[in-house]
Amino acid sequence: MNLETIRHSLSHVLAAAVLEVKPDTNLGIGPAISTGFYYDFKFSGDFSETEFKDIEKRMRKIIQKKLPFEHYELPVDEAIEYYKKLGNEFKVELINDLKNDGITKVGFYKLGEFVDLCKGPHVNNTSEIPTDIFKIDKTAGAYWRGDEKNQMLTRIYALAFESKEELDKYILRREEALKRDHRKLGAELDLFSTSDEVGPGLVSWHPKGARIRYLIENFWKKEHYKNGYELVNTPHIGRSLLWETSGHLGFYADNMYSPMEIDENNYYVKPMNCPFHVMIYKTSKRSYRNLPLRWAELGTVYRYEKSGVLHGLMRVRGFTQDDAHVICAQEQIDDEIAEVLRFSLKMWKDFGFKEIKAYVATRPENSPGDDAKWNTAIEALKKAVTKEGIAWEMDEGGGAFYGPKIDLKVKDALDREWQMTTIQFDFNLPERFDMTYTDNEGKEKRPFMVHRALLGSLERFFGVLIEHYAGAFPVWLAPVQLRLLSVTDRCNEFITNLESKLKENDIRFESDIRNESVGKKIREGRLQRIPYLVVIGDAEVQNNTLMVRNRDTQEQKPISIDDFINIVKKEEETRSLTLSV
RNA sequence: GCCAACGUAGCUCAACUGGUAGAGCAAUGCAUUCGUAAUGCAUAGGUUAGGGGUUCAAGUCCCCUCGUUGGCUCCA
Repeated sequence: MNLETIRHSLSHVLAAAVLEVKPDTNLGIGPAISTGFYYDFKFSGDFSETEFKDIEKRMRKIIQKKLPFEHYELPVDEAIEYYKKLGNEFKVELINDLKNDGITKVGFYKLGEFVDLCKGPHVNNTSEIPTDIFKIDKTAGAYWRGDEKNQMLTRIYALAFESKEELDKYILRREEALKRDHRKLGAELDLFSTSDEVGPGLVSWHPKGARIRYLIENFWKKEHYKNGYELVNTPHIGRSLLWETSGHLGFYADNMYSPMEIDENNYYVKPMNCPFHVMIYKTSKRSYRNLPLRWAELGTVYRYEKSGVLHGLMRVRGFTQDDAHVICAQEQIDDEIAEVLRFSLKMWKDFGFKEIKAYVATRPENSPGDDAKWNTAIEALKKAVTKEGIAWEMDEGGGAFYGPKIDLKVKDALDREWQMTTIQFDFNLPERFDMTYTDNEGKEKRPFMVHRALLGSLERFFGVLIEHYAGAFPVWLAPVQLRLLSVTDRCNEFITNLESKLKENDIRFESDIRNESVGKKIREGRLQRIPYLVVIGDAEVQNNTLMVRNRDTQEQKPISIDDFINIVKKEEETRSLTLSV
């Protein structure tokens, strides 16, 4: 039996069970989803999750009655009358929409006493549904028809899979994923924090987190210089004039922090870096000989995000974009887009990510600009994803009003997809700021501008990175590459000497010479996911060797100091993911 | 922003239907000098997120605010 059909049928069973308990509930819709199904309800009173057990029990009883799903049709007007009598405005609205589309008859399914508007399909009989493959999961508020102007219904989510084993497996996997949640690991590994006092969505990077960020930024900067970019730096605030010209005060004001008044001028904290880069462009008269220009900046921006959307490091109010703008002539856009995409994918690979999906977003409705420009740009984007041969799909109408884009998305530990890289054309700013260059015939032309954030933001990237590695960072990114563990005080002098040698070699280490057992030191070193734990006791001092324990293989073996340093250096250079000791 | 749940020591959690907050880990001190996931003893740590209310009495009940979480909407 088709799983989606079972899930959808279960949503009817859920609704039937809910109506048993709360007969004056109005029904919204109840589709199957990738992990089960949900149903939206408009309760007349309160609904509490403590009722889950009772409802689940009733669902099983309904299934055990071996009821058939009986299908029948009604003319639309009769159907509307039926729901008007029931006082269900939602179904009336749905049927009215169908009517307006020219549909004359609508389908119903009857399950025992329970009747629901539905096009199906369903199982023939509830006896086809095992009673142990589903579990009511959680409630959530959901706007009717997904529109925040509409009223909010109560959505009941449930899990449902082919078998009980599959269900249990999913629940287990979700619990496991929670263990590598970046918020949990961020606290355990002392990487970052937020606090009430500082404010929601504002992240403080602790020494170990900041060390990783430093490593990321250094790598990022070097790679940018290597790949034809120049780095720029711009201020955190700008006068209102800038944001009026850019248009942000018109179409983005809701997302900007309130201005501060300085010398009778309003200054805004920047929500984007673009206008500043444009201003740099405009400091000179530009020629086609200068193009393309590729300017990158780790630019910290602040955006007022709605309180309900904040989420760990993934969605914050202050963040650093790894931003860049490519300004080029039309004949250069194919090459430039292809190159930006290639560079992006290379960087993701360098950081150890393989599963990345691209979405090519095209022109939304009511966007200004001429068709030819849009189409040229969209073609360039499509060519680029095809050339790189990565998984991608179209996101029709999903572009910004000012230009089409490619987004690259990566999944987190809980299978949620996060938009990271964005490569977008901007037809708006070049117009607004009247950006020009002189072509080879001496004519003034408008350049193309491509905005690109490669990792997205350092905060979100860090969140995904933590979950990707479950906190066990590869040697080149580990804030602490090795920890020296003493067995007795007699080894302290040896350790002090060793420390100088490690320092000389720029190796990131810590020493644990506390008066604690070796077992305890190992335990703590493991919990901190340090790649190498180096135990030093009398034997090591005597032989002038190290006993090195590998985090990933959990093996340990003796090795000379110089050999070990060389291995760490090599792993760092090659950014290798498997430790070679 | 909306719907819902939650907020007790740095962390993880306890405190029966209202009766004056307790444990483990962490921290600090002392003893111990130890070989691969927790050595022992002791000390300190809290205006129970903040504010207001009900009550003889509030961590517990009610209201407001703040924050967190799960969703919804949004996310150039």
